[in-house]
Amino acid sequence: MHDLIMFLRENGIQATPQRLAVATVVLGSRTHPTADNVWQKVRKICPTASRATVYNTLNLFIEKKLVKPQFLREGTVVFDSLAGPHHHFIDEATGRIYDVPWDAVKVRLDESLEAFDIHAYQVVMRGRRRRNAPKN
Amino acid sequence: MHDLIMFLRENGIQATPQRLAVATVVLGSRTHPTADNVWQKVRKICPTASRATVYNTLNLFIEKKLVKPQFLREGTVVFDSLAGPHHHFIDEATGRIYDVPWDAVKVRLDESLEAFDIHAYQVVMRGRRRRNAPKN
DNA sequence: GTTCGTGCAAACGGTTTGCAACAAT
DNA sequence: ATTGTTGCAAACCGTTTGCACGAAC
Repeated sequence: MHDLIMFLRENGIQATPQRLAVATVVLGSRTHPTADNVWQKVRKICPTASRATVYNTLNLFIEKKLVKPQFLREGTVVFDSLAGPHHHFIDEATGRIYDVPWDAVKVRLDESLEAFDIHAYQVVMRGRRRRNAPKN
Repeated sequence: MHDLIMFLRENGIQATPQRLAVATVVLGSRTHPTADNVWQKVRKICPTASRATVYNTLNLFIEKKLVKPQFLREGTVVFDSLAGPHHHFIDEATGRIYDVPWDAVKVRLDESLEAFDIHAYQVVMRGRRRRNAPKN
């Protein structure tokens, strides 16, 4: 898409087929893919893309704040397609990670926390998703 | 200590010099050491302890619920000496992780979360610790 | 023609595993 | 004798890096 090229350019990123593929996969995804997940999908769109380029591109996107890395799992980083702050729920049975809307959790920080200058926070929940649960 | 041996035995763990060293280091620590941090300290107490044994022992302790692994950082797990639930604050400048008492943060979960059967949650905060901050 | 992006393979760092020696029961 | 524990080295897996080629300005 031409507007995707524009979008990248606006963020100081020169568009290339590989980067467009990574952007398509990672920006248009409600999931929380690992770098390798991204690579698997990217190769289908752009078979020449190497693992190194995918990693480099993801790091570039992090630097340019197009995606946010999350440390929610052992051993690997997952990428957040980033549309405003939100919380996370991790299904302990499947390992799947769900976004939880910001307003679904109310957090009140005690005064005792004045020792910390808190720039950001998130609630990380673990458990099991109920069987007949609605979308997301 | 004899009571430490007892404690391990109560948890179905056969005491050995290596395991006692790991227990001493990891259970009696307010910090959040990585496996390698633990190894460094353990070798001073028990020079024969190998890296593999420290890793194996830590995994054993996780399995027996004596410590809890936390995924708060890229690339490495840190271990929580585990005395009841609490939250975490990560100093973005130093990387240091601080325990935040459970009551210092009040969390109210919305009804919309009924889709999830939440077993546990924690708040992860990031920012900078203030210079003249009190203990912990 | 200099800069930037890429692919490949090698290197890297944290962690696990196979195996042979060794206690402990 | 069987079972469990250890040390070592090698394997492993996710990620980064060095380098030479190629495309873009």
